[in-house]
Amino acid sequence: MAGGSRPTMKDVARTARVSLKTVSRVVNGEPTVAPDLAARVHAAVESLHYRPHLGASMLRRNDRRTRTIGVLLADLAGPFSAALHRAIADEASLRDVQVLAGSTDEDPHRERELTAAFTQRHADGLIVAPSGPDQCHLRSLTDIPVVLVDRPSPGLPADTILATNTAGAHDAVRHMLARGHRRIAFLGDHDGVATVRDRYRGYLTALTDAGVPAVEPLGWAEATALALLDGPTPPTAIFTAHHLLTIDAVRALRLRGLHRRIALVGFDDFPAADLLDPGITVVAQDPARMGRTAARALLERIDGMTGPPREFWIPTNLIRRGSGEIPPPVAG
Amino acid sequence: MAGGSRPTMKDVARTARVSLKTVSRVVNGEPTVAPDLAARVHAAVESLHYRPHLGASMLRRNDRRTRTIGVLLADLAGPFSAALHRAIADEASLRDVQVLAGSTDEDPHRERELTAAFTQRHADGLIVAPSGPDQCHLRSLTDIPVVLVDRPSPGLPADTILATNTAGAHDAVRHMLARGHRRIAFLGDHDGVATVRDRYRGYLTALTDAGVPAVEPLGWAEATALALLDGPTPPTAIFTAHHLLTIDAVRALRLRGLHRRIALVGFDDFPAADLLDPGITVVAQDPARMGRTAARALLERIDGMTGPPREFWIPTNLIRRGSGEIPPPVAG
DNA sequence: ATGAAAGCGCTAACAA
DNA sequence: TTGTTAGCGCTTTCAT
Repeated sequence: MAGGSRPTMKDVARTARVSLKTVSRVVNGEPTVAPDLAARVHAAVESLHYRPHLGASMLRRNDRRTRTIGVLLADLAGPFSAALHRAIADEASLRDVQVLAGSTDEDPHRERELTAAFTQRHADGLIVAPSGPDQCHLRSLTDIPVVLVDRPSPGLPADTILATNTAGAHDAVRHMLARGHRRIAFLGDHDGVATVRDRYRGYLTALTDAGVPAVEPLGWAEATALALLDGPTPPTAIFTAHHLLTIDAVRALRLRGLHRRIALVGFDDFPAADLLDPGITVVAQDPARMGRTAARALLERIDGMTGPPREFWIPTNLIRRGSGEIPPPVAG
Repeated sequence: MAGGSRPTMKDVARTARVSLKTVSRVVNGEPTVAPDLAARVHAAVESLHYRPHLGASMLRRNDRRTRTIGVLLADLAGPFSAALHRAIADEASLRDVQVLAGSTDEDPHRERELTAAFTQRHADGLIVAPSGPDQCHLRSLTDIPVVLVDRPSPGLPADTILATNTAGAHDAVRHMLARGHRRIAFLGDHDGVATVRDRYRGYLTALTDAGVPAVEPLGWAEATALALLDGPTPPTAIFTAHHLLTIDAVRALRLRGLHRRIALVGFDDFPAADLLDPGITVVAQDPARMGRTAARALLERIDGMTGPPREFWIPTNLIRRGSGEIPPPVAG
């Protein structure tokens, strides 16, 4: 717990009886060092447990890299953000880049604070799932590249990694239309975040393409799902816009004993979705791939790649587990 | 994407027409600056978008703090590690400390690599869920404090945050004994990680206290749970040592149509455990509290607290949801 | 092939 | 109250 201060290159140089610069050369793998000197340096490094000081080195170095990036996600404890974060950290670590991460809780103020904290630590770049519509504080970050993930920020000229939200929702709804459903409800705040708006678009166009009317979309809570079921003309199928709503819908359906009667497809996979009875059919995203893609894009930009902002679309995948395959009641 | 280099204190000083040291004083909130000068400095800071360089400052400062800590967990994408990580990051962020994190995947070699990466970046301290029995590379870290979380590392003199694994398992088994069960199986590798061994201890002592024989403990896979159910004298109740095994057990019970006949209590809560039918009774840990405790302990040590290693025991909580309350078959 | 000197952005110690 | 100088650990540049 206590413990001495770390040895510096100077200490190594004294121990190895060479100049400080020679130690620097050896540590950085420059080839122009005589083998015997290099051996002495290595021995001194070992015996003193010397570790180079990345901060001091970056301060003087021409490229100015901390080999550290910042990641801002909605909730690091949630399954989606956690999978994203892990993939980013793994991909970065392969290139000896480490990750600072924080949860924004969809709070733009928190996003600013974390951006400032990471910037002060000279992160080489940022991966952000934007909260709210206004990312002007990111626009003022002109010295490091930013990559957006999960959500776009219109007007911000940054590489963006997105799931195919609209197409995924379209698939889900078409899946239920193909089973004969005509009263399909959308559960989600279609005025909210961009991802949900995109999913609502997919829902609407699927219905429009089939010439079927939309059931008036509804809000967030379990009570709302219940209200939907208890209404005058309940739907025969439900599409939920994200996994929390899916779970709410499952609860509501159970409560009314309708979980085997009304079809349900949810956006986002969630743990144990296959353990429920019936298994929950979902439009799964691929957060691991999104994270890898984001990390690669950012590292490319950090390495100096120029050119216009890129868009990476990560496909979603409809996983049939039972709940989405429930047919509508026979005509009546 | 492109973009100029960041302004330095020198630039601010020139713009505000004061000395560099005056800027330093204002930026660091030292009170001994005349209001008019301070105002000029603030204006210059704003107009240049100046942000202090924490790395350069730490290099010169006496306390030598990067206000950054490192966190090594098994799997940042898993629910337990993710909750732990989020709690640590939140607690640290309150004190303006940020978190570097990585997944070890239980691989001691990976643990070493990450330790080296964080050390080179001069993390002020480390929070580690140790992989494997040998943490000698942590012992050689004499210059920064280390806190262990989730798992102990005997012989390493570090603060340790642990769930009450033994007591929690004891509770779970006693819960089923009280319902009349006598053939209670333990599912888990009792030779494996320390946490599982502790849970096995709790299982055994609960049985011993009740004068009941243990069912021979079994290994990891779903196949094993099935083998248990298909054996000559299947148990009337199962205790699983962690959430992956719990899910395996649920699958196996479903497959044999026994999920309403055989009692099940699992260690670790997991998402949607309450949505299953029956709901799964679990011994829940409190990873958020473990994370907060770990962060606080580490920050105290970083702030210079001395004294012998501390142990923090975070209580577990038996959550009754149905599966654990299934009675044994009436005597026969 | 090796080393000496300067300086990255900042703060400590001291001076004015 | 303000400014000057030195130097944190390292890499650069330039000399040898």
